[in-house]
Amino acid sequence: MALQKTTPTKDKREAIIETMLDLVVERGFHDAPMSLLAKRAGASAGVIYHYFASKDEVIHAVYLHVKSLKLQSMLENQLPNSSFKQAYLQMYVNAYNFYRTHLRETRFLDLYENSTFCDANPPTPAADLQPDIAEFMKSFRPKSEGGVLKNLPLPAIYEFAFGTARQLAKKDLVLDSSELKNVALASWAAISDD
Amino acid sequence: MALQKTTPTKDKREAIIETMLDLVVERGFHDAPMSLLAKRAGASAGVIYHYFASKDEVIHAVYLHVKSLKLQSMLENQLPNSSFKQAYLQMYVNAYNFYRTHLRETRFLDLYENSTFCDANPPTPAADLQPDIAEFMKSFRPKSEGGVLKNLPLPAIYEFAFGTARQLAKKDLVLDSSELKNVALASWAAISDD
Amino acid sequence: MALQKTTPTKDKREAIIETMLDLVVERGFHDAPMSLLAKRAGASAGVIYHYFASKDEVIHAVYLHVKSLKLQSMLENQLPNSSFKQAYLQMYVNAYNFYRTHLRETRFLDLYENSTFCDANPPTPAADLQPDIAEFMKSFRPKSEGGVLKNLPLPAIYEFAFGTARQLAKKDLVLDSSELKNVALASWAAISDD
Amino acid sequence: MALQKTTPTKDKREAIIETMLDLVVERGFHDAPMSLLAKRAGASAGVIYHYFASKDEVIHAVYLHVKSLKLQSMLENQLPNSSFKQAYLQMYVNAYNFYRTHLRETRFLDLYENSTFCDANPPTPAADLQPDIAEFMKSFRPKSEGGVLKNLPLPAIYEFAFGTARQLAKKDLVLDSSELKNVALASWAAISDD
DNA sequence: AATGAATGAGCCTTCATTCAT
DNA sequence: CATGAATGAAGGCTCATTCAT
Repeated sequence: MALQKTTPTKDKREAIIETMLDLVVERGFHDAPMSLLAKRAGASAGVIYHYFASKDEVIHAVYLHVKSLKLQSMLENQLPNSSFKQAYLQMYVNAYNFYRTHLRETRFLDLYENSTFCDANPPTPAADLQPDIAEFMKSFRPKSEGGVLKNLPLPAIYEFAFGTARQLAKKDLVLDSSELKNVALASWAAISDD
Repeated sequence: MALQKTTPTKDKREAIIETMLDLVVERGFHDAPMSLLAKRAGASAGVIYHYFASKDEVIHAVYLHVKSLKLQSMLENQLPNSSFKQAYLQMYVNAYNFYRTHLRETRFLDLYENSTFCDANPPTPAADLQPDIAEFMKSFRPKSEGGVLKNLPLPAIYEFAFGTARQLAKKDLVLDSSELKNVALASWAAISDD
Repeated sequence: MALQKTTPTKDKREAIIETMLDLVVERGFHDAPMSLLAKRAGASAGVIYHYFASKDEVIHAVYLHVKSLKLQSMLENQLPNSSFKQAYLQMYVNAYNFYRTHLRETRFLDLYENSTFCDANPPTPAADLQPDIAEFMKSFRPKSEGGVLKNLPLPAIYEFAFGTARQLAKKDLVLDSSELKNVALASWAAISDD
Repeated sequence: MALQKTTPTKDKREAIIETMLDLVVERGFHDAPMSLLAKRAGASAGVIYHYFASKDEVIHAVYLHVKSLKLQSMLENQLPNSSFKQAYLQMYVNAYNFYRTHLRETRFLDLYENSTFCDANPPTPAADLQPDIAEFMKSFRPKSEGGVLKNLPLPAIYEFAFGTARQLAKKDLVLDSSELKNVALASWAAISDD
């Protein structure tokens, strides 16, 4: 009996986050009223403020939730002894697939990062990363900084890499795995001499 | 006499557009009230509705204005008999420079394109372009479609091309012309086999 | 025609102030909702914010209004060449009468001065006074400070003087002019040796 | 055993009362939410309603608490065979000292008595007093009513007496014992011919 | 007794838009 | 063309109170 309930409190908190995600994606931040959030999440207008201090906090919580989901996806399917290039290509594919299969979340990220919400806390790329890929990140730099990539500014490298994966995933077309592999290789061609 | 006429009316219309651009960039769409727009544009709340049917229309007009500015910039400094690669690299540089020197406008584009405003009229790449570069565009395609580029999906090509120019221009770092050239070449490496 | 209208705008502003005075006195600051203020003042909820920045500002305006009324009353019926004592007694009577006939305003003052509203701007007695009575005020001090009154702390003098007039005016009983004169004399006995 | 019992329950009740006193003084009646009261009193939002029927009841209880404290103070330091004047002056000093050393409580009284809370039950002066001073009160009246004081309306007498003590105690200045004695004498001059 | 999540009415304020002048 | 007072629906948020546990 006791087992069955995953903490009713956590459930409500998550329902609110999940509902806000939907709402924001469907209608934008400013057309996502707390009243509607409440109704759709099956809560009263008041309780939300039991879990979150303000609308902004709810939105921030959605962001944290999405970011964590994303990070998790990025690290999937890595073979233990793969080369750096292999690891990179796999990660590119992961990124694309995550964005592709989480259009709601991706759309939210776009909205959030283009809003005035996160002007204070810019998502440091490094902060996004877990120890697991610390080693990967060491190589993921221009040669001039001890990495293995072309001597391009780091932001440029990021852009040719995961930036393009994200932009592409949002397009209407769906890449099959062969096309995706080509795109990943094109991205590799942009950032690496090998 | 007739010449002189254009001014007062056009000026006010333009003042409104320009002011809305500022406002939106500074504060976001939903913190850009018509009342403030009026005050800053030196107009009354009422007159704005003589020039535009609604707030949305003002914003749409800003978008058109910015898009036209951008297109103009893209075509600069093209030498008459340059190779396709040369033309491409120049255009990449143009794009970067436009975004770089029009951060306000670029920010507006980001906001606009990420808003629920233009969900109906997605900016078709082709629609952006003027006859001048019709010929350029013929080559700017995968070989499989009669162009000269890698066999990648067109949106992917766009993304590796101008998409990256735009993303990079928004970063804090400013590329000097040598770095920029390298980046343009990296982009070329992504999309072309040559 | 034009003569008849005392500026419709001023009228509405004043209607709002007057209505807020009523409301606050009847129900207290926190049971005087803007919605009710609007309804009773014959305005929409929105316009009030055309005239005042916030509820607090409305209340502040009421205070200024009341303070000005009060000052005016204090200076009435002063004979040109009366002695200081005569002037004082008249002023005491004026104060009593003002408070007595402006119970609404007096009640408002009590509420306002006991609220957290004016914690910042404590009504300096001196600031309340106009040049007219500058000379009177010179004498209205303890001898030790160049005045003609007992050597009591100034606030004590104020309290025995106008403080008591105000407190008394709020009581249920109404003093007739002979009783009032006695009270004024009692107050004089408290502050003066003559 | 029975003795020990009083503690836990009474303590919580008192903690609530004491905390509400603080809260109201710090923030006013309407910025003293039950939720905050609960937190600061170390109770849950719910239990408060086991001890009090409503927020208003809590506030009423605070008032009763403060009034009882005050009465106790008023009667201190009375010498057995002192004259009426001596007794009066001592009481004046007591009053001043109570208010002076209980600014929190005094502030609460001001707020309470100026609120819409107690419009029904105005604190009858007589009701404030205990048998101990019944005799004192017999003399504390105008001659015309069998007392020993000036023929002034009773409320006027009260006002010149303890009213001024209270007002003065709230001022920033602190009277030393000699100044305080002078003030008490000034008050005596206002109400007595002797 | 005690907890604290839940309710929901109501508050202050904003703002796109209209319209008499 | 221009003004700016006026509207009124909505929005975010608070808080006294209740009630299942």
